[in-house]
Amino acid sequence: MKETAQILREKGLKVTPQRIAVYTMLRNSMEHPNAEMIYKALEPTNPTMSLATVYKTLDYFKHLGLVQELNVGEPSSRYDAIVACHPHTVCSVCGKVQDLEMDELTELHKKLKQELDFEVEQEQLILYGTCARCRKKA
Amino acid sequence: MKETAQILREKGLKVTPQRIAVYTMLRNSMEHPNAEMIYKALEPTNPTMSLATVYKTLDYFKHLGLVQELNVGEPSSRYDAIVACHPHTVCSVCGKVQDLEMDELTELHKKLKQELDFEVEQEQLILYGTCARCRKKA
DNA sequence: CCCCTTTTGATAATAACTATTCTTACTTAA
DNA sequence: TTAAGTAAGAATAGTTATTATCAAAAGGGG
Repeated sequence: MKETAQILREKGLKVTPQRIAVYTMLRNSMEHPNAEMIYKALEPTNPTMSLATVYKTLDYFKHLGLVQELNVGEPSSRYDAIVACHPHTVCSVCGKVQDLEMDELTELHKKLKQELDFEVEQEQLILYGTCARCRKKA
Repeated sequence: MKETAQILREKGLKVTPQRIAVYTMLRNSMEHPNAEMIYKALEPTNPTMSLATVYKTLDYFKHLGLVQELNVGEPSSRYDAIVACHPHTVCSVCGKVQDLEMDELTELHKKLKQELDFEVEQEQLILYGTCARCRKKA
């Protein structure tokens, strides 16, 4: 995996320990954390970092296309370091947000973009339901 | 169109002027309003209605499947009286939220649901971009 | 038409995020 | 190498959307 500092530099961002910490954490995480979760996760290693910095950092990253923001119906936004368009599932039992591989869908979307009188820049497909694990438990 | 009061009764809700007002407004609106917009729209005809009532009413409606809540990346939720699953477009210039007719997509989704190890209850597809009107202006 | 339960309106409280302000840290230029 | 200027961070105050609380009013079955 490409070095985090290198990526930040290429985006024209000043490289700071806080930014490295947030971006590295997001790249290594599968849980699509929100700002609070990122803050808590980094607290042990970066005890002086402020929650406001997490918010500002995520906002920079979002505008530079380093992360995407997800609205999954919770009060707080979640973040994903995989910026390519891909669908997500949200389990209404355990709350887990997961990535979904779905090339078919991506292909269809591309075709539809051309047919629509609407120029698509970004899209979000979210499936709400019950994940395999929670279904087995029930 | 079926009478609003009748629909509320069938859902087991007490029929109140406030609920009739909110649901009728939503059924006649194409703009996918948020709570504040509904409140403002109803102010002239229902001057004593409280914003809290709008929020509570929308919450009831949502749980009973009378409306669906949309998260389009704005701080406040929007609401749609068309509860059947359908995609939405969000124009990043004028902010307009519109319904999208897209049977192809709905069909594909049905097929995909069966292949997934995830039981889909609800889904949201949101396309962000620039609408036809705003594109012409530019 | 009355009583019981729900709903409403007013407003306080909360949660998530944003703005502000002061301090610290790079970075360039003499 | 250092002084100056700009950018970033920490702490915290402020804002906004939403939820909770509670007394008063209103629906609706009997």
